[in-house]
Amino acid sequence: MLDLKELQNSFEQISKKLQKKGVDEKILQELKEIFIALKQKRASLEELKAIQNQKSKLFPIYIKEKKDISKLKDELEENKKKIALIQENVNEIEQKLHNKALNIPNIPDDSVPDGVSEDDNVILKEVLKKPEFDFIPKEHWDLDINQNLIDFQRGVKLAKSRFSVLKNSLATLERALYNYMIDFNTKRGFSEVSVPFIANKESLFATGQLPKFEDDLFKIEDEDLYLIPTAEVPLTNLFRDEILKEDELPIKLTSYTACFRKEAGSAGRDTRGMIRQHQFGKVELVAISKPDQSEAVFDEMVSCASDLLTSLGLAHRLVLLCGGDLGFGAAKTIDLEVWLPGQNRYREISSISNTKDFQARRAKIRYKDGKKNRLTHTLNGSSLAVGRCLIAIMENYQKEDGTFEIPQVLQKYINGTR
RNA sequence: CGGGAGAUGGCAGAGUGGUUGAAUGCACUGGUCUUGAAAACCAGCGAGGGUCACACCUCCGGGAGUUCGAAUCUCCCUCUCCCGGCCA
Repeated sequence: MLDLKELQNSFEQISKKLQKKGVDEKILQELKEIFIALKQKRASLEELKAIQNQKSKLFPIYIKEKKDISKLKDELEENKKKIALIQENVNEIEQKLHNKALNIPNIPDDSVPDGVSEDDNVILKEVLKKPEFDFIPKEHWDLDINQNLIDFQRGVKLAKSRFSVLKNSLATLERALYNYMIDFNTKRGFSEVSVPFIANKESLFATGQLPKFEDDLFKIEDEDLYLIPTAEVPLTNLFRDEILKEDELPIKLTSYTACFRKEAGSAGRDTRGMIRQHQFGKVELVAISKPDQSEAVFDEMVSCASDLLTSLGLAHRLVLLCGGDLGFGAAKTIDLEVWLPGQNRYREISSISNTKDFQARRAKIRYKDGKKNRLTHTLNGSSLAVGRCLIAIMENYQKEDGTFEIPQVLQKYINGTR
């Protein structure tokens, strides 16, 4: 969430930065005015409350001294009514302000390039050479020659479209990837955690999926619970409402979870194959850091994910997202795009974001900085989306006969299968 | 899912209407003492808002209510623990 005090004090700068994300200045102006009005209203409310508190304390004294309390009582009853009236007004304004503020995206970092769409993103670096083929490489669904690896039909039968079933060696490979990735991350100092795949609404508010993106989530009927769209939600919320010790930061975590997304608004996109599913496995990285650490931790996370791809022998590139393509909660994001020879293009396989104090403010994640409690920074990034990684391996390691190899590093994870 | 008990500061644990944001113990931080450490002693030590700084306001699981005044009384909700049922 936006720091409203900051908005009041440095309106020009913040407003200018948020233009990058396409936020209308009028909304910010309104927000600022409501905030100032609220502060004034609150001040007068508190004054009346102070009177009420002070004079209430006179009762026991009056009674002891056998003085008449009826006049005092009348006075305070009157004052009480005034308080109730203003209180109601204050609550109303607070609610209004809060609702509006929750819908304002994070302020982009200064390093974020201007731009409105993914076409304006900046390619930072390409890693590894794209593989060359002396035949026309196929897309992943055409590589399942005997139909014994991916079962799309039965995935639909079990749930609905955009669900699939993995079988045989591909199922094994998926499991191998989870293990390999987590081991890889652990060696880089990320501690492994296993968390619920269901989260309550407080958690989803804290990381910013709610209230704005409810339509993208699978909600559990009659409960305030949702299937998680990413492990970022449970991992970050681990520390919600907590005050951490300075010397335990940065906290770096990795976890495998299934992720569930409605993909509302993606109708017609990637309908074929496993690129865009309602459920997919992902190994996630999350870090909680002090503000002055987050830049370095961010770089660490980017190299962790990139090195992981490199270790799998997958050509990829690092893309710095422009303001218009930046997610709601992110101050800065680097996407990793893997080369898919069958599609003949790069596709996003990982996305690493620094949300700075945006989530921390919503989630009240603080640390004790000497005497003061300060907000932490939070960062998240896919180590890799496992489903897309499977596709990448299939397509990049394919042979002319439609079979494909398994990267060296995964051999020991597949128990000699194949 | 049925029956019972409970929810107070980092933890433990007092407090049942009145100057209580909260005793006490532990933990923690600073100091004295010590060659150093421990012990002992002294001091500090919840959170959010507000202010240049004070003042002041809010918070004793969450919400609503009674009252001049609520951690304490009433109602609703949630969660935890124990007993039973069911079940990975």
